[in-house]
Amino acid sequence: MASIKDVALRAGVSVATVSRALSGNGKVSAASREAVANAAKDLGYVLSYNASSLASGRSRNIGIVMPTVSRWYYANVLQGATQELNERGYDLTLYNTSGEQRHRDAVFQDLLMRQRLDAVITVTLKLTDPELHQLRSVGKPLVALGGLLPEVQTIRVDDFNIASLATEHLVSLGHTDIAFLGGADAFNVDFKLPGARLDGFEYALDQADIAVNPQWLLDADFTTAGAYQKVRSLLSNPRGRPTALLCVSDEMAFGAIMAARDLGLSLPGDFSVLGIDGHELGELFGLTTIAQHPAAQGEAAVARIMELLGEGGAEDPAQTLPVDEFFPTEFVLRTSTAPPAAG
Amino acid sequence: MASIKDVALRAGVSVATVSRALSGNGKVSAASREAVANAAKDLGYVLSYNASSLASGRSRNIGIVMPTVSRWYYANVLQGATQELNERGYDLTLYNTSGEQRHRDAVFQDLLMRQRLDAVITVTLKLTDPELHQLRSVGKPLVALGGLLPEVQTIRVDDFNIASLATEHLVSLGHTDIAFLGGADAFNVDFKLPGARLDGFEYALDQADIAVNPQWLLDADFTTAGAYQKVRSLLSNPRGRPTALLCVSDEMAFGAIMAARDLGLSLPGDFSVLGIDGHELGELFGLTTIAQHPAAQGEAAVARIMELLGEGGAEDPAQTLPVDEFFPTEFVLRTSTAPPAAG
DNA sequence: CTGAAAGCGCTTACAG
DNA sequence: CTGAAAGCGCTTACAG
Repeated sequence: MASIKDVALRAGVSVATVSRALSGNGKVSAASREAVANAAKDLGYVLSYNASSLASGRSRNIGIVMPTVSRWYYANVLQGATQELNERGYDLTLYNTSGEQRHRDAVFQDLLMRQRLDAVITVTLKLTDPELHQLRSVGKPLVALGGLLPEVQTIRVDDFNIASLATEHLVSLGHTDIAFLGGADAFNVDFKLPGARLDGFEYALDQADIAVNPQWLLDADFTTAGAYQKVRSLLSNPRGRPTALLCVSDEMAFGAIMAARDLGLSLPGDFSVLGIDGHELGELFGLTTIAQHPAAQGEAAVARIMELLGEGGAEDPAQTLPVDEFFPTEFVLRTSTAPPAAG
Repeated sequence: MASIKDVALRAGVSVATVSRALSGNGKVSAASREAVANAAKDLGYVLSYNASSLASGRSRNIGIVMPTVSRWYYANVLQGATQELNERGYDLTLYNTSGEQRHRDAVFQDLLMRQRLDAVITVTLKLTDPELHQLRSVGKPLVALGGLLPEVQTIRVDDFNIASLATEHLVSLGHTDIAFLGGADAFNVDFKLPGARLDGFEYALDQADIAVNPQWLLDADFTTAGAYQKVRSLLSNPRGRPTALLCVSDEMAFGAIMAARDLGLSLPGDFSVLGIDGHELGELFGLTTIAQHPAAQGEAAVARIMELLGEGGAEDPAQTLPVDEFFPTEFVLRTSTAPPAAG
């Protein structure tokens, strides 16, 4: 492997000049610049990030920590973040806290701390005080996606508002018998987003003077199959069933739709279903939903990080940047919601 | 940040001893070891990976390159790989080649080459000769998942065999009118796995003396929605339709099932559908499939890498390891396949 | 604009 | 078992 010395030798300049020419920092004459570029090319030179990082303290490497990667939301956040980062010549290092606690501890105590990162993005993780403290102690920029962390830059959707908007939609269609399917924590996704969404649901019903039927407040494990079971039971109750259902995720809404169909209900005539997410399968199911664009959230988190690192061109990031930002969502009307059948 | 010097000072030993005590390399007296451990703990010391890597040449960081992360297969491979890696105290650096060619070039020419990685795993990527050459030139272990690369350690499923087995299943149920839904390259997933699967399909039909109907050889874009459209058209042909369909992915099989249902066909009486993948939604759809356990594949790739790095305890990795391994798959019989309705 | 030199924080022969 | 020292490959004041 050619080192910077080899390049310097070949270009007939010092290593300092090579470093400046290649990095773009500092003044270099056009002639030197070209000689260096040629020499580097001839030798197939690529700089050592380790050496560069050690010397400069910057590593062009961002860490992202999430409780799992295989679920829709996380996979899409990651897709957006990694594209945006690679685009900018940054590496993305992925940490997965799923599984045992020991695992999570290892991530926070060791991996994250080894000073190989310029900044970290946490997704949907509620950090413990020691964890937060630890992260802060390294003094690297930190952005929390999908949940508020004290004194941390946050990007999240407005769960309360989303849920109340969704509920208003159902109310405006004429529904009064409305059920809610929240999510039970399957893994350690720590934020109680279903909580904020439930609040929004109840608020909207209250505003409309509609009583909440506690029997119709369900939760499932965020999976389609889990939702299917719950909704099948809900709809099979001989003492009556709701005419509409708000699910806190599209994947659960799919299960709800399948359950309703399997019971012979016609949708949306007999039963309206509303999701939250903007999952691509929603179109096929005709699912009305509120899209939250997770890939764009991943990109936004990266953009925020770049500003914090001073790559955005902002003067004084700490002053000019909002600390807690609501990421815009989008109401998508399709065919799974309609006025309740007369009678 | 406490450095190794601080620890040495506090423990009353040299930095060399601290390094040896903490890394476990070389002999250290029990007393020194304990003094070091205490000092490190007191100071909250964590070593700098950059410095360590620079000095030792090993970075405890594995790169993984894939064409996208948000699709089922990739997200699950990643889930398995990252868990396994974090478990072993390794970092995982993720590279996404999706999007523009420029993007992909950047990954191979720059990011991957910066010597921050001990090894790399490529998923489903068919590398160009220059890319392969470049990767080889860094002399790091390389494992290809999901597709054979010349002279590279490979882990993949036996696509031909999977497809012929699946086809035999349909044949053994008595089907003779069997369609095939392959996958058109949506993004640059370079291996023509649908090719090998199509071959297996045709082989099995040939063995059973069943003619292939070229009209029933379809492909879609690997999405549920794409498959839905294709299958809807297929089944609406007034001149006759197949009684069974083999889809090269479960997600496409879901679309096929939804299309058949929407046309009023009863499943599996009127129409049998078979998938390949082992997607968790398969259970809800009652989908018969061949499961390929992508998370386990990700773990296997990591395990292979570890052997190549000599962490597995193997004597002579180069000699003892297979170069091309078929990852085991599993036939999962559910309710989407049955004998064709009489007449 | 340029170079010599110190320094980033480790690891590892080497000598004891 | 232990330490002094060289070296990993860069970056960056500093002086010119």
